[in-house]
Amino acid sequence: MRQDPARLTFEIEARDGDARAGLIQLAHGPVRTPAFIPLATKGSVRGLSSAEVAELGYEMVLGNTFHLHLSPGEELIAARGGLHRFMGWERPIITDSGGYQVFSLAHGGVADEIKGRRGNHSGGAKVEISEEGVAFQSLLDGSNRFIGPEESMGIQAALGSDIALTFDECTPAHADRDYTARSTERTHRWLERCLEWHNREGPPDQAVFGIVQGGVHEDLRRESASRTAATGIDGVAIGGTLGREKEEMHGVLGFTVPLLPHEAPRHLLGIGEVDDLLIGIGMGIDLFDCAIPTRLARHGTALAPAPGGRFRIDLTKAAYASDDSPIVDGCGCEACTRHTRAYLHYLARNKDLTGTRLLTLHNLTYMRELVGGARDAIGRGAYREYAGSVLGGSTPWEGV
RNA sequence: GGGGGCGUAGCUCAGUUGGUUAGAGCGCCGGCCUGUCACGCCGGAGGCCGCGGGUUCGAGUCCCGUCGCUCCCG
Repeated sequence: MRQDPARLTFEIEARDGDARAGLIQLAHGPVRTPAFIPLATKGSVRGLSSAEVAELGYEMVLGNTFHLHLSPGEELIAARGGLHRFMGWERPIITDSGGYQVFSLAHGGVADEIKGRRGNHSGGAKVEISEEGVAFQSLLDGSNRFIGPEESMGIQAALGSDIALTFDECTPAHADRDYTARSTERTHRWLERCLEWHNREGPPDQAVFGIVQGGVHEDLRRESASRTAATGIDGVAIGGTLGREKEEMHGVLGFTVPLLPHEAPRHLLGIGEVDDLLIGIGMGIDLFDCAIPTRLARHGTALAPAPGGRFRIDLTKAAYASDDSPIVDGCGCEACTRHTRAYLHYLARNKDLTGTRLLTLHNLTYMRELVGGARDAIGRGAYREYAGSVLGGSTPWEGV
């Protein structure tokens, strides 16, 4: 594993147990870790302006190759100076490769599929996965499309992201060991093709993260981790199914994270509930992205300590109709400093866009504080105490 | 005073030639959301079909009466 300073440097500034606090330098600036990365799938963090996301203190957002390719198209964005300029965001951007999204076409609800649950969407769109890549039908206009490793890297190059993710197949929970093994093998061949393309035609200042697959199988994860690391890639991400239940996910992470290179940034794809974040950080994950904080906000749910340890309160519940307290006492966000749960309940019930915005601001503020607190605690050598205090005394990443 | 229309779920309304436990949308209550097909998804409760009589094996549907609302003409 060697990093090219032109595209990425990563310095681990502090360690506390397996947890680390570090600094990633990218083409568009620094990202302090551990970090939560808000999703700007289609080129915006839904509900907020790029300036607002920066004001919240976020240093990187995640854009999506698949969505931006279908609309408005990478050529249009490239012609306007790339994704940063297009969306008015000067800081680093990581782009997901689109593998996960293409995969989701076949199954409808990816989250359900990945956990082995039945999706509640129509699903069943025409998707054919082959050695070359994935042929599918666009949701937007029904046109026939194809994305393979080279196409994905080409799109990400045109978008000009600071970090590109390699094209992978996200293995679902229901897949058996044999399928997962063959899929993971193919993902590795795709990884090689991604790197070949990128070395030849990619932007010199764009870093590339490989994705470790292998499902819930320790030997497959081990093989995948070592093959990914052997490419000398800039960073590694953990993808694929992590099991059906949280406990299983923690177990999979427990044996997967130690397999990852120690000197490179580690990204846990798609995970971002409050407890999962603290557990992941405790295990040594540096980067997280997740739809949950922003999506829950749009669905009327605020992140906050709550009974049951779920860290969310559904403000649409009647119980909050006359609740004059803030979402979180002491939270510095606009929703908490200026408004009551009663008002936010009313806005959420009415699907008012102002309510969506306020809850998005709150949830992203909550995540920033959570992760910022973790980073500070690691620096003090007090991560265990910090996570324990948030999680109500437990430190579930220990001993898994 | 005469004529017409309407009274079905909290609200706005569907209910075919009378035929099984009367439906929808919204609202209400509850569950869900982890590389965003997601300002979304799933589920539940809730109705002497204005009231009273008929006809019929069977009436929200047909007949009579009655009450209420509404429109038109005087």
